[in-house]
Amino acid sequence: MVISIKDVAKRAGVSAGTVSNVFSGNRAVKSDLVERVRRAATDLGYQPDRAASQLRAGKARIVAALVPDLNNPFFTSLIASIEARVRGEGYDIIVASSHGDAEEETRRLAALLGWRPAGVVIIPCNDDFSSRELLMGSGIPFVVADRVPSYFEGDAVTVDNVDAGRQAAEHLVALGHARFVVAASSMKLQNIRERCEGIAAVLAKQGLPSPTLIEVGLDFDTASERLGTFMEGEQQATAFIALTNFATLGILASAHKTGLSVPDDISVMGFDDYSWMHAVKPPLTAIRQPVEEIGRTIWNRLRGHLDDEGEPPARERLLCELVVRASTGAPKTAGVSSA
Amino acid sequence: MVISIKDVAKRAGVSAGTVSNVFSGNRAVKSDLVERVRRAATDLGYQPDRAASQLRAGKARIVAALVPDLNNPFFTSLIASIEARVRGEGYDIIVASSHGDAEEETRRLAALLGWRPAGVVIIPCNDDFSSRELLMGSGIPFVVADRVPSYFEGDAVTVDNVDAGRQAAEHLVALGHARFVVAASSMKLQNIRERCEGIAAVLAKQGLPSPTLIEVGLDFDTASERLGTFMEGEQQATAFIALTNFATLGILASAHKTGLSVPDDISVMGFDDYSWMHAVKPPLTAIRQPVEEIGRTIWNRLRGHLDDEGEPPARERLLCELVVRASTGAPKTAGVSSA
DNA sequence: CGTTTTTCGTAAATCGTTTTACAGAACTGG
DNA sequence: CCAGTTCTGTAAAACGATTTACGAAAAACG
Repeated sequence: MVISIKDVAKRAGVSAGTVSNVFSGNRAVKSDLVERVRRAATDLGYQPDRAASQLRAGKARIVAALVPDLNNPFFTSLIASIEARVRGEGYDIIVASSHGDAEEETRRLAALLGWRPAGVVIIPCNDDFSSRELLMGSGIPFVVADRVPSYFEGDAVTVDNVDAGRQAAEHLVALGHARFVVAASSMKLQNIRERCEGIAAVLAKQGLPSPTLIEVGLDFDTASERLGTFMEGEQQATAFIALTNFATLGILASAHKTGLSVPDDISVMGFDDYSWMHAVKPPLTAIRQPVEEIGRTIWNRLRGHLDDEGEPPARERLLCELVVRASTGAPKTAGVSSA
Repeated sequence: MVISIKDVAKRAGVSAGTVSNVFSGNRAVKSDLVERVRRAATDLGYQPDRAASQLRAGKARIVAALVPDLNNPFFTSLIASIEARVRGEGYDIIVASSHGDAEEETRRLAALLGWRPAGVVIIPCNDDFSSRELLMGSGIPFVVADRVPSYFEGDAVTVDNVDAGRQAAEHLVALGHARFVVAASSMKLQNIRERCEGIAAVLAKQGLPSPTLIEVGLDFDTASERLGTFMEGEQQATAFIALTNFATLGILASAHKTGLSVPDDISVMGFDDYSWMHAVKPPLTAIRQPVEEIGRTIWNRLRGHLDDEGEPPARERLLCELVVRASTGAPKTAGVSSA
């Protein structure tokens, strides 16, 4: 049923090796033979078997991506961005989700490594990054993205999280806010801690009280629940900063539930930038991660290791962009004099 | 560097075939040998090479997914749902995007078929489904999802789009709306036409004028632009129905831009159900597609063909669910007497 | 023109598994 | 205890591509 290289060779009246050379371009083949082979291949609908190809050649045109959650649009947009890069070069992407579980992460990674991919892109589910050893032991080039533990020394690309936090805080401070709430997913994550750090630095410098920190977890439901109970008690804060996209939703949902109006009662700063953010009312001010660029950078890093050019590992930090829309404004009740 | 089955065999003092049998469970192996092999394998960190395995065995534990856009959360949530199903059975998922282009769809499909996957899940980028021939010729089981051309007779799973349209229209008619606008991505898509059909049927039955149809394209920017220019002219319509998630955003964005308030001036019915829809104000009434169930059904369909049980092809149609929130209400200016 | 070099095709080896063919050991039942 | 059957191990073939070794033809050179 399925056509092999030998069928093509027979029909074109050449050897299998020649057919291989025509397709791989590995060695020159006279033009009339190329013609014959090409024709035979399209006639038969030949498509090289990639498993066989990779087994013999030892190199796979496949990159594995392992993320904590395929329902999180940030992760999938990253995958989309990587896919857009690699497709032109004949690579395919194999994806897996660790579902936020460290052991599953290791299991899935082991399975992915069975494909002997050319490279691996991984977003660990926590800072332990317990699958690290397995990954390093495999000798396969890999890039850690988004959640990079501080001790990690290999290739990694993230945004400049401290700066992201700083930009968010500075914008709100400039508007006159003094009482901050930070909605973080989990303080166990290095990127989240860095974003907090950036915010704290700005507030400290201005002599403002340090922000109230709320850990909202990694999905929408727990986020909006925890923020909801918080908001019902608290009256002072006027500036809310989300540190992940789910935190953004949580803040919004509980603000509405509590009857607080945005931006009149409170200002909210979202994280990541999605279409819905400028479709809703008020359109959301947010810190935008340069997803396209992150994907491009990951691929560049990976490719540097593919053609066994021994490129040294590097830590790339890309800048976020503050996009100001209407969910942030000057605090109305600035006169509670909280200092 | 990388450990092969022979290394394990040597260390365990057995033959390669025995190691294979231990891992595949294909033939019984005495327990003491199993023990020795297992130990040797973990000592060496052995992971079977899946390319070699699949080459010899002829069957791949891999399923290929080809979608029009990896940035569309509906498509990625479908992939997430499928991933959740197959991971337990040792399958991996390889993804690709056709970027909405029919020729690219065929090209990407050809590349994916090179992996000789156990099955293919495809969401065609249009009703021509020009990659169909290639797919059928390959002899690999496949399931078409979401966008299924009317003439297609193979395995397919979608929602009941006519019913979805009906549910949306009935809800709004019950609230008292008479003038409808439907924001459709493209009338070239069968699923969109069916949703329209469902809406039209309800309106016709009630003796209401047929809805104004606006094709908004497949991304957010063109959607909000076309709807914006429309809304500035039109005053009569009070009920807006979106037929895709981007259309939902387009309606919302242009309503805000035009200064129309939801649900006081107009009611809006969204499509698909995402977290942001209940985080925003007003929370959106929407037609929810059962993504989890769609994924499960796709996998069931596919699996029916894997173990060469010659299951006959089937067309599955799952029901959508109307989730009523606050973006729909009775029309204020019901007295324009439009009949 | 003779010699050396280059070009380009073929046959066969090879990658790491699974599977087949075979054989000795261990059961079975009478 | 013996013939027949079942277990369970090994050696070698096989999957479909790439790559190597080799040789014939062509090209280059003095």
